[in-house]
Amino acid sequence: MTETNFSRKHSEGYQVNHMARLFIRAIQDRIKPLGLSTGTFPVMLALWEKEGQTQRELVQELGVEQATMANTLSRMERDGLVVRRAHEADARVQTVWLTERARGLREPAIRAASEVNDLATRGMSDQQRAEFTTLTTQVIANLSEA
Amino acid sequence: MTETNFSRKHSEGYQVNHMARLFIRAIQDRIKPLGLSTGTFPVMLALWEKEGQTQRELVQELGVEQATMANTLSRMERDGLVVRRAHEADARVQTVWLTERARGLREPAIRAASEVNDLATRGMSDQQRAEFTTLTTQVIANLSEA
DNA sequence: CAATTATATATAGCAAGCTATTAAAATGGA
DNA sequence: TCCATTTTAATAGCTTGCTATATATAATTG
Repeated sequence: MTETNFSRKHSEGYQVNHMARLFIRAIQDRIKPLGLSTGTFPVMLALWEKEGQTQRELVQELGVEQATMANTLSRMERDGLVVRRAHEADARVQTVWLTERARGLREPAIRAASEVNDLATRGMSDQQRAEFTTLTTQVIANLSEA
Repeated sequence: MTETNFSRKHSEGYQVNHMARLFIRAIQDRIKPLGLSTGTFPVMLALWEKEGQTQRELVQELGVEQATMANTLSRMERDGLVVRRAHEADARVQTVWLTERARGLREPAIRAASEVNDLATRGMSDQQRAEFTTLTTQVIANLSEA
């Protein structure tokens, strides 16, 4: 009887949700002084990797909905992190570029994120940490295909 | 150099956030027909366990902020899932009770959540599934004390 | 017992996620 | 070529999370 035994504490969905909220709080604390947030950080990572991507490319890469990305980019533009430039060949498309200031945030932001990752996995062996990533990757794959 | 090697795909924080969004989508799909949502579900679980809890007790049990709980309870009251009754001894306190309809949702809601948990852990051995819970619990503990 | 402090809840306002809809531009077929 | 379809992005409106602040009631203390 999975149903009658069900408990919050042993439900993967509940645990993951709780864990994600704790991650968000910890990262937020550390990147807020840089003018970044948990919504903008993944976009920054994608753009530090490759600037000039289109909104559609960012959506596919980060796995959020198109409307979420549009809103996030608007806030980022408002806050001076990115600029949107018209695509030269397709008037529907906007390409996204970092501002000079945003380019400079890479090192401290990544340092902050690494710090949180280390804190989160404190007390784990390298093997356990690798196992956590492996299992997480599998859950993502399982839920993505459904 | 953790910093220069940093990649989204191998950052625990990023992975966990992504995984949590996928869980939310999967559970939402299945409990929406019941009139439930991912914000209300944990509250329902707590109340199915024990009715008449105060807002403060629910806050402590579920680990969300007080303001978040207040808003969630307001929506639940609006949607006919709970009623708030004055505490008999302390006029500051409201106790929270399920409606008849809400009591009847327990079985189908838990079935839906179990289904998502099974889907998420598909392809894992019992041992791996237990390991996932263990590691997740440790991350929650690590981030909670900080 | 009055005044301060502590506790419980509510409200304001923002971020970041979602679905659904709209608008504009590009593409493709008759 | 022109009309219908597809693609890209923006907007509206909702939930769920947060911080900061306000308000009301209890509790404590001088």
